[in-house]
Amino acid sequence: MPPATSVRARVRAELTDEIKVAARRQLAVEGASGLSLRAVAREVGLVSSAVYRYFPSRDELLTALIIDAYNAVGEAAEKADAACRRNDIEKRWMATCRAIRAWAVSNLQEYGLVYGTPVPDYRAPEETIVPATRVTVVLIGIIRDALEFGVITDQSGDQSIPRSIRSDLSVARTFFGGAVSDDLLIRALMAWTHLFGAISFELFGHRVGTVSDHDAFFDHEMRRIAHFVGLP
Amino acid sequence: MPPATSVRARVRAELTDEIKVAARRQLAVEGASGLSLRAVAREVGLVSSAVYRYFPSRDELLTALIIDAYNAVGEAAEKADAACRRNDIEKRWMATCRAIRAWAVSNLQEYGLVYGTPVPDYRAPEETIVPATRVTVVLIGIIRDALEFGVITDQSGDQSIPRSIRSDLSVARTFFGGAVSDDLLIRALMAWTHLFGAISFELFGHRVGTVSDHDAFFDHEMRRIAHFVGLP
DNA sequence: TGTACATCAGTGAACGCGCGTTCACTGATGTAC
DNA sequence: TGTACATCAGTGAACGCGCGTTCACTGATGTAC
Repeated sequence: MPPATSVRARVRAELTDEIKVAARRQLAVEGASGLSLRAVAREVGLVSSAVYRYFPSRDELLTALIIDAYNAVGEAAEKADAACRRNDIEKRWMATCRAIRAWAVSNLQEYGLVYGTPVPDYRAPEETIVPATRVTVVLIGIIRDALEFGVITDQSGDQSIPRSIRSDLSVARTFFGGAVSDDLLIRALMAWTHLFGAISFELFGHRVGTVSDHDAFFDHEMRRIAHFVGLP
Repeated sequence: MPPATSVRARVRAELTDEIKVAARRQLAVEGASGLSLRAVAREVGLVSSAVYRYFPSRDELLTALIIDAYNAVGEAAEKADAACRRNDIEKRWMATCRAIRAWAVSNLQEYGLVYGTPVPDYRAPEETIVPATRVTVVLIGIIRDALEFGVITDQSGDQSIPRSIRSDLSVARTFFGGAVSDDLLIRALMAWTHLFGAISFELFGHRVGTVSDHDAFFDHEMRRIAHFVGLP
């Protein structure tokens, strides 16, 4: 009886990984549109056609990289959050934001792949949806816990919110998994927006000449965004 | 005596424009990295080498497109702002934000070119800096006027702001052209960040499944950001 | 106003390159009896 | 445990394509006298 994972299967998994590692390295140098199956094959030491045993097309390889990127940033967020005491909401928020940015800074092209300009003529398949939400789940979890621990109160909002927006919020509410006002949901979505807006602005060069201590500025603004949401 | 703009010069200017128009059209279809001199030449009805009489390289053409894009979005912002009564700060803010988003929505790839993932191996030359600031100048102008008209007061801030950030703010303060607290400057930078963060999130597909009435949501959030800054 | 020369736009061929994907093949690994 | 067959990984050649850029050229437009 052959082992549950046969030699062939193990080697295959390893090579699949090697290909992805090479592809990521190439991505970092050339960007998403410069990613070439042939170049990847060369780096791994295969003939170009051999790569097709592992990925049926260039787009499938891109998809794999996108899923990996979402999972990587999601895992970074989850780990940073999990390393904090659960009732230390402030620390959890800052640690998570910082972890996400740190991942983005050290994986610039991968960040650009998922949060930058979409690759033209490439449609992200459904498999990317779940990994894409991991980060959001962490952020929302912190806000939910803040509510649960009574660290913030959810006064149901002096803000007048248009009907069409209110009906949009049902999906976001599902993520919350608890009673929450439209007002707080919107603030949460805005915080999420701002987090990635700030990272993109920095990494895509729009703060050159305006901000030099990016660490400090990011920290400061994420603290303010926390306050904006109602967090301590 | 030949006319100030000779026939040759006029034709040259026209063809230069035609080339840019074709390049923009191609950009919209293929994205920045798919932009090809040969394809542009084909569309204009020139042989590929002829384009070199107008742009010395593909990168120079890209630079021209980038400058045009910054100018287009800057002009859209300026016009929207200028169409409002100067003391109607709230309206000016919303009109400017909407105009920027509207331009982005209808010029997606051009937006991506300047606010998305940087094109790999392409370094934006200095000529792009001035056009890039036009939008910022408009936004800051509104806040400055709000201060001047006494619509907002600039209480110098309960927030504790780290030293390294304070020293960063001198450039932003220059844009302001008047006395302004560090606190208000930071809020302004954050509003600017949020504006483009929101547009990018929408256009790059990160609000799919969360927001469906993008117009309404954008309006609402930009109103809240205005309040965050202290605007009415 | 007319001629001689200089400038410039556009041509067409060529260089050298890389790409994604297909296909018939060899040889090694796994499977069933 | 050994043999016969099926599966699979990797090869190498080929197809058909497009790209940026250079270069010697023709013919038209502009300039100076």
